[in-house]
Amino acid sequence: MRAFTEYQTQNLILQTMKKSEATRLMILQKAFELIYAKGYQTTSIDDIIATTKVTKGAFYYHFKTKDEMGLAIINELLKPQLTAGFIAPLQNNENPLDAIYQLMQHLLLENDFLKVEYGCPAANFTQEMTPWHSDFSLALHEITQLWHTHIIAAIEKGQQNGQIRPDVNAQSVTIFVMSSYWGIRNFGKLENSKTMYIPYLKELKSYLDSLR
Amino acid sequence: MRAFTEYQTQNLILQTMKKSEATRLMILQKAFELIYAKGYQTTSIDDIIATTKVTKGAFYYHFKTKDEMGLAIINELLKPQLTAGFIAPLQNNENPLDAIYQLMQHLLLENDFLKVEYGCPAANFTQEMTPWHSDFSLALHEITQLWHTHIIAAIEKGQQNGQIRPDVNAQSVTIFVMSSYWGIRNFGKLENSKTMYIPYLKELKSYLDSLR
DNA sequence: CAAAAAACATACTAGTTAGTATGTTTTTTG
DNA sequence: CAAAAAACATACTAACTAGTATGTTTTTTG
Repeated sequence: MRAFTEYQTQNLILQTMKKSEATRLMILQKAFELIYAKGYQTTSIDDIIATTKVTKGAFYYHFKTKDEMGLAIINELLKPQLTAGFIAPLQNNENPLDAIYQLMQHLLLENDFLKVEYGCPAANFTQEMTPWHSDFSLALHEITQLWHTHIIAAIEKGQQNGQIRPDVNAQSVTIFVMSSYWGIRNFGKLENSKTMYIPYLKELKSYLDSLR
Repeated sequence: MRAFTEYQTQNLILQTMKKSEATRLMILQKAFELIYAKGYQTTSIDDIIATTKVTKGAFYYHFKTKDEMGLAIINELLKPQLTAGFIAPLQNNENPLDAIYQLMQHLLLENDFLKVEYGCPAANFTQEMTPWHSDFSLALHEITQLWHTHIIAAIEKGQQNGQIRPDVNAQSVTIFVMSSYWGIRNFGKLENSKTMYIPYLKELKSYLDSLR
């Protein structure tokens, strides 16, 4: 009987935590969608509570300020997405150059977390927040570094395996590749079309082949 | 006597037009600096009239709305800057690949219209405005196209001169180069440092050399 | 099951925003 | 030089903003 009560209590805590956590996560996800689509400044708390259908009290119970929510989006949504969608694919492939190309192709043409018309979430945040909010800079810098580190590692591994020329500078290549990715997403956003992605990928392939 | 009066009158008109035009231009320039530094949304009309020291009445005499001013910044400031700083340098150089490299180097390291911590003005506008303002998209698309067209032309000319391999796809290269430029500016903005520009330029050079 | 804490709900506020109404001054014109 | 138009100035407003004060309901705990 006592064991049952304990179990029951535990269960209740779990369920409660789950429900509260679920609300929090739901707010983060819907808020992200709004911000990804419209921008951070132009997405108001009222917008968020309208689409999430939580009240202002509930929102401010979960997040002290709007910026705290913004940071939570970066740390709790974008970071995991980066790990799963941008880094993991680099690891299980024989040839890092192929892996990089396939990753880019997937990110640009197939990934349905990312929308062409909205650009790159991290780049959007960078553009909008960096000038006046150092906490955001820091968080964004962190996830950027993370990607950076893993691309470099992949290239260096390729050099050790003799798949990439030894005179290639892994860091330069990484920065060049990352830049081109950010840029093409900006392009896609401006044109609101994936048209540019095709020639971009074509040239990326040529470039990567030149490193073999 | 009559001739003198006519001259005097003409002169007054000229001076007046000049003064009015000067005010308008001054507003545009100061507003651009603010927006370039802080973003469009976070720059209020009150900010602008405070730094320009024109009154609200004067501001709204020159611009019907804030967005009209934003478009004027793109069309009357960014567009000429693009022509002078991004396109003209491509034309007076023997080798287009050298011209492209030198242009990028100049834009990233020497141009003092552009600041590393603020990124690329056109990219900033694109990120912030494109989702919800088609007039801005159009204006930005126009200046992007302009740069695009001239880079392609330079590369094709290089191919005719035998300076660039004939199997190179001029459009793909252009998109790749433009993307990398936008991306590296985003990088610089995030890191608030030109550090990344050096390896970027190094790799850009390698890449461009591979097209010879 | 009572007390307490967690989770949510409602009504408000103080500040900011773009834009306007209504002036005055300066310049132009016949 | 008088009338009119251009250029600027001041005071306001209505809508929106993030955030708060003060609840109520739901859940947890001893």
